[in-house]
Amino acid sequence: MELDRLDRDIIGALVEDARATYAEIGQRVGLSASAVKRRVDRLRDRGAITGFTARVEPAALGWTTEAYVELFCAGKTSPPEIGVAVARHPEVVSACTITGEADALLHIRATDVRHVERVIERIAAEPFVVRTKSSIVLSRLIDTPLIVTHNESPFPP
Amino acid sequence: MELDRLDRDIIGALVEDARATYAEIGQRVGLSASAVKRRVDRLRDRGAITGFTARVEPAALGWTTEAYVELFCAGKTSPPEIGVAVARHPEVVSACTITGEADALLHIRATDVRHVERVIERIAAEPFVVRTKSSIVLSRLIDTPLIVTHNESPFPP
DNA sequence: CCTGAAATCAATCCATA
DNA sequence: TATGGATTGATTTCAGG
Repeated sequence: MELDRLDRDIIGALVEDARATYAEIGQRVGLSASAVKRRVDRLRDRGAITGFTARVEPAALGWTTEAYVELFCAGKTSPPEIGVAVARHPEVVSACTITGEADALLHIRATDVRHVERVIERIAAEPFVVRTKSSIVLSRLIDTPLIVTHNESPFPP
Repeated sequence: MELDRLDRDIIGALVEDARATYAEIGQRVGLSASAVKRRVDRLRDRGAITGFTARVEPAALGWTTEAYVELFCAGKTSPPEIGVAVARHPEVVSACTITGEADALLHIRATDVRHVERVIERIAAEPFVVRTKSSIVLSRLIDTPLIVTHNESPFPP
């Protein structure tokens, strides 16, 4: 997948404001509106852009508490097995397998600490889970969606 | 901040597709386009919706490697101090202070494992950092932006 | 909250480099 | 292969009820 400078600029504009008009984006990157639309369509077809979403303040929806949970799993539990299991818990907003002692790291959002506790209990009850180690988030310092361009990027400006 | 059922349905529609037209959203939630726009404007004014962004495949931009880094800090390091320090490293896409042994948990995105190593070295060189403990992500299982409504939500359907 | 009208935008086609 | 401009239908935006 090859993205040139214009593609990355367009992505940057859409990351900042996904509801910007094609004309606005075009003015910013130096392209006509139709050329921008063509490139956006192509970026979606190629999977570079997977969709457009609203950035929501979780607290506004009642999700005031978040936690990270390390999962220690039984002998040979496969990543997909962990994935399908944790996906059944809607409070799990992010999950991945990792190197180190733990097998997986989950990020969960809940309404309060009691809710966090219930979610951890439910997850710990999964047959392949040996034990869990949780950390509740005290304060969020940074929450950036993604860096599109910067100095160490593989596609420098 | 009070959000009624309509507000939450509108947010849900925008989280799924931030470029949906007001008419489409209105058809889905049972409102006219202009009524939807008025509510969206109000949701933005009140800070429930903080913006609209493109969902981007990090690998398409060259960010093929991610890692979680636990930070163990010196005696009385304040959360803001950690925040401003890690914010200087653009590879840190998320950071928070947490309960448990570690003081903070960072999520970093990098171009490759070598790049991860350099970032960790830079962060470990921050004066207040005593030691770090890193886990490289092997495979991502789940990456949901946020759950808008579900059974355990504080605003049940 | 809805309707309706004017301004703006999206989507497409075609000519061009 | 990619762009810019023009056209048409849809959408946004704001007035008034």
